[in-house]
Amino acid sequence: MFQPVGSKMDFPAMEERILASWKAGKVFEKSVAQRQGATPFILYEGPPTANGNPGIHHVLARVFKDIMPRYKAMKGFWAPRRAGWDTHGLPVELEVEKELGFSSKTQIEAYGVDKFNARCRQSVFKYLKEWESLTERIGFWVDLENPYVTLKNEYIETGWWIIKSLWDKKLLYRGFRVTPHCPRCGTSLSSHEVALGYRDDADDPSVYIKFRLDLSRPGGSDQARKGLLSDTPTYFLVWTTTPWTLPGNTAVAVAADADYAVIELQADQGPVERLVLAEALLPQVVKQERAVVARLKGRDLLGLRYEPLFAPEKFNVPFTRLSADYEGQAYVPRGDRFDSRVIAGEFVSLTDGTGIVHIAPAFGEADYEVGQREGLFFVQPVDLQGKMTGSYPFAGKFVKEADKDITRDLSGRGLLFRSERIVHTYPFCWRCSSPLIYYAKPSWYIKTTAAKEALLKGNEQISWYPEHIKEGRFGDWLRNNVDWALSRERYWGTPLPVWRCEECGVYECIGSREELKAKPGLKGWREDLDLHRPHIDQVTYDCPGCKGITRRTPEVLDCWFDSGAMPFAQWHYPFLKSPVNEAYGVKDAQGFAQWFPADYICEAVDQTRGWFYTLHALSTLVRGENCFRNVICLGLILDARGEKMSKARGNVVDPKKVLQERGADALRWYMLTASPPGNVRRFDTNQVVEVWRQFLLTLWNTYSFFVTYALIDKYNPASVAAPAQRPELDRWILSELNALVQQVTERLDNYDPTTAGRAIAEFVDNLSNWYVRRSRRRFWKSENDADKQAAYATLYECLVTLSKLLAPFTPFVAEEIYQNLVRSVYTDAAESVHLADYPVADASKIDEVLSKNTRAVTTICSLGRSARSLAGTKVRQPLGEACVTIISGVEPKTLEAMSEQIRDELNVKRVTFTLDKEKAVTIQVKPNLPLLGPKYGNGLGQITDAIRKAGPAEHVTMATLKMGRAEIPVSGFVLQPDEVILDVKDKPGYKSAFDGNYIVSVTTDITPELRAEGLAREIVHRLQTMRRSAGFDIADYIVTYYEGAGVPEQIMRDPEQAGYIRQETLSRDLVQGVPPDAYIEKHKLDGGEITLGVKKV
RNA sequence: GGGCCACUAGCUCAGGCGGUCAGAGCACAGUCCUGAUAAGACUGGGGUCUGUGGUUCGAGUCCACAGUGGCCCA
Repeated sequence: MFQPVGSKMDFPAMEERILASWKAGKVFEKSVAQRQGATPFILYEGPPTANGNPGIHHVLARVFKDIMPRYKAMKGFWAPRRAGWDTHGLPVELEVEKELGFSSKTQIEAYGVDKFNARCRQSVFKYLKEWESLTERIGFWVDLENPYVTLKNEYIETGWWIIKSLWDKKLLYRGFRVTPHCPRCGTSLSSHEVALGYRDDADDPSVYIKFRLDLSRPGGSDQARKGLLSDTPTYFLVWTTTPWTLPGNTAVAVAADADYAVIELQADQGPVERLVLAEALLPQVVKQERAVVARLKGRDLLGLRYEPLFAPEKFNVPFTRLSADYEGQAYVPRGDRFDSRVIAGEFVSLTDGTGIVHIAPAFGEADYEVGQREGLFFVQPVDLQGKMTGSYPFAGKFVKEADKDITRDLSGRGLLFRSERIVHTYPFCWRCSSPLIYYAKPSWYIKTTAAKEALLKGNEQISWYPEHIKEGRFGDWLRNNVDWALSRERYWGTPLPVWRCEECGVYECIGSREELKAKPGLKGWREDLDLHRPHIDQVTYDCPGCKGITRRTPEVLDCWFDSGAMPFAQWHYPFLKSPVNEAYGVKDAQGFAQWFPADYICEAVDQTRGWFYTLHALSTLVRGENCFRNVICLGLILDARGEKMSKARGNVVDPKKVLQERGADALRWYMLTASPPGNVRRFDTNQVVEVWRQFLLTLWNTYSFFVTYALIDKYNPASVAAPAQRPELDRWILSELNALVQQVTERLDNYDPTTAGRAIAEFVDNLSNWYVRRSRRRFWKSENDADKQAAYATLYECLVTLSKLLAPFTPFVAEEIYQNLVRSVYTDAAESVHLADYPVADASKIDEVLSKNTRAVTTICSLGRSARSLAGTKVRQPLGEACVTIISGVEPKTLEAMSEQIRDELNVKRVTFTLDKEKAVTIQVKPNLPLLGPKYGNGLGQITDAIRKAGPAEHVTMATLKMGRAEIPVSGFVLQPDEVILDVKDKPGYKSAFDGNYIVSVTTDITPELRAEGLAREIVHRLQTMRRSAGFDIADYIVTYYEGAGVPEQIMRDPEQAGYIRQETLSRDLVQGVPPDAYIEKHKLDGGEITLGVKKV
């Protein structure tokens, strides 16, 4: 039989018990194994980095990850899931650097890459225990015993295989990339780090520079050449805030469609000169008197030459030429003279600057791109420490120092138009506060742009939740795809498997350990070699061509490559020789195919350009197909005040604390149902408490109610046949239950746990606050009749079905209820609710009319209570009649069958239904003068007269129209519903409340019989409270004693009322005279006083 | 600077295709009810549905622009 269940439950403690039972019974393993051979449902777990404590946002993701496979497993799918850990990357290195107090790469090199990487490896698993225990505690079922780990040799080898296959397809190349670079730390910064260091109060130069036009060389349209022809020196006017980049200038850009003015002026007592700039910017740039001598379109200027400010050959700085050809990279032009010219740029702004933009491909991403497209020269006058090179007068100076010298130098040569300062936003290194410089460096790329169409086409097949991500953020990202800069000049990561001959410079890509091993003249190799730096760097071999020594290029891979490679690398594909492959039976292509693609992945929205992208890109490039079908894309979590959670703000919520205090189910339910998953959400522990009280407690109390009475009546669902006939109330809740099953299934199939959960919450509310509330008597009455059996069977079915429906949402409480309600009576039932099948709706039990009528009944009861409250009678005092006036909505006849429920709920003797709106109330409408006045002015009198003179029937008609939000014709005018006010007046002896569909009126006359009954109920109430105070059990039989005078005492003797009192309070007898050993209380009642005593029999 | 998302009561959220949609829960106040309930019922205060224009007979709902916040990218 059932175990007794208290109304109070320590949820966290209960959950710990359940966790232990799952572990002991290997329930997760069984839930997967029992569906072996069924259609797979695959979740890919996006690997978190375990080098920090898991936060509340990780709980969000893990709960959403968990619910779908749990659901699918109960639906009969084979749903294995494997954990994974992301272990490489700059964040890990930074953490270790911080530990060691390092701030630059030279310090790492001096410390030893070997030791450094060993610490990285250690650091990554520092918090692994925390992660595992949190994962288990929240009930996220995933195989933590056999996770994939990105630092394993097998994982790295698959990475190599992928790189090699890209290399073979000519999708890997070495090119330049402009990156934010910290000159002091000597390293690139990731965009994330850059974002940390923006300052909006950076004080920088703002200078206008003149580039002298050189018409001796070709370029420009005929019209331009004609318009610019002059003996007066002519300059392109250019604006910059980084004078130090000017030695790197190799072009200026104009907007092709913009208008440019050629002006003549005399600046600061200098010679007369001509300047070219965008006409739109003329007023804000040139304040002094000037004359416009010509107007030209930007496109006319294209190709014009100008004199370089700092010709590189003059200052011993090499120059190369860029090329759009990826393979070619920059090359040293043979015998080419350095040259710079006017080009077109779509990025040219006409709101600030001069409309002519300084282009230095060495220092700007847009500059570099346009440089490639246009085949511009490339000059790098700055080294990686941020110092000017060459033989400039300012050589050897740090760039920001050089600014002044450069400005002075140009000013001396008459090439400075104006010099100011500007306060603007500029990035600084978040670690050392040095100004960052954007700097072109060699880097390895994956040519994702070559697969752009395929990526977009693949995206069409992916279902995104929320949907807007598909064409919005993700689609845009794909449409604006740029090649993936893959390499990092760092230490702790998957090493790039490219070797290069020191002699002839030939690159070779290695796709596996076997391939490397087979190389001629191999040195530094060991069978058990750790593939990380610096060990792999020791492996060299002889160049097949020139016999030179071939060494690995020093870069490691972007750690996003690791995670994106996960569909393949988790199985050591295509080698499939990792130890876990055996355990999982992934031994061949067929085994692998079971796990590819994923049906479902789920991460926060910041992964659109992260994991979602790298997964999609690698899968498309390697296999030409998608590797995931459905994505739930979660919003970010903010704190209760809407601020970002950060350690610095001290507003980080520790999930462990919430779990300890409120339990996993409460947290899960909150995460799943509180707000749409794609939205930004504010996290507040109070909301978790609210959810727990409102949902979990209600559910628990309903369950506890059932068990309490089932034990009293020894109800055993296994030993009695289900009742053939069930009362309307039962048919109603079963109808709701089946509709719920239908809805939940549909919504979960649609990856929408949130509205599915909300539907369950609504059902539980109905179950507790209508079904159980209305059925209480059926459970505690003493006859064990068919009606009681039906009530037990119905509530049992609801609770059992709920436990299964809830299993994926709140797996703990679902299990607890299931174990007690099902396992304790059906020995052959599934061992766990999570091994059971998900409920299937029985559509034949869904009765929409009944559902609608019950809603009507609840509304009527609500109005009735309101009416009672207006009448000022306590609910315990029975009243004669509730008169329900039906204005619209339902047929009175269909409701009559349910009047019993209303009668009981409102504590009235009689319920009558009527379409006669005038039975209990008089309805009148009144003109809404403040609205009608301004609108009708003089016509108002006519309207008010007409309304006043209207007969009762017409008032009812008008009132009906108003309630139906319809227009009301009044003597030629058409009034809006708001323009009349409803005036419902009670007829004598009635109190009423109404809404648009019903008026509920109760009679207020209390006859002596009613009064006696009311008093009897009052006495019952006092006795019940006394029973509780005396500590009696619900089922204890008692004897009730009384002493006193007046009406209360008469009630005790009234045979009818006494019978009622005995029955309600489980009193064998009502005895006059109170013995001292009874539990005794004195009560004031109806002006008299009565002493009551209770005693257990 | 660009893109995406959000903005409805003090808080968290509902409000398919524009027309009974201005709502729920919590919180607050009062009243009531209670032998399942840490609950529940009724009533009340509290909202120019971020703002401004537009489309429409009619706009939280559609469009444009602006504001604020968040994220992503420069």
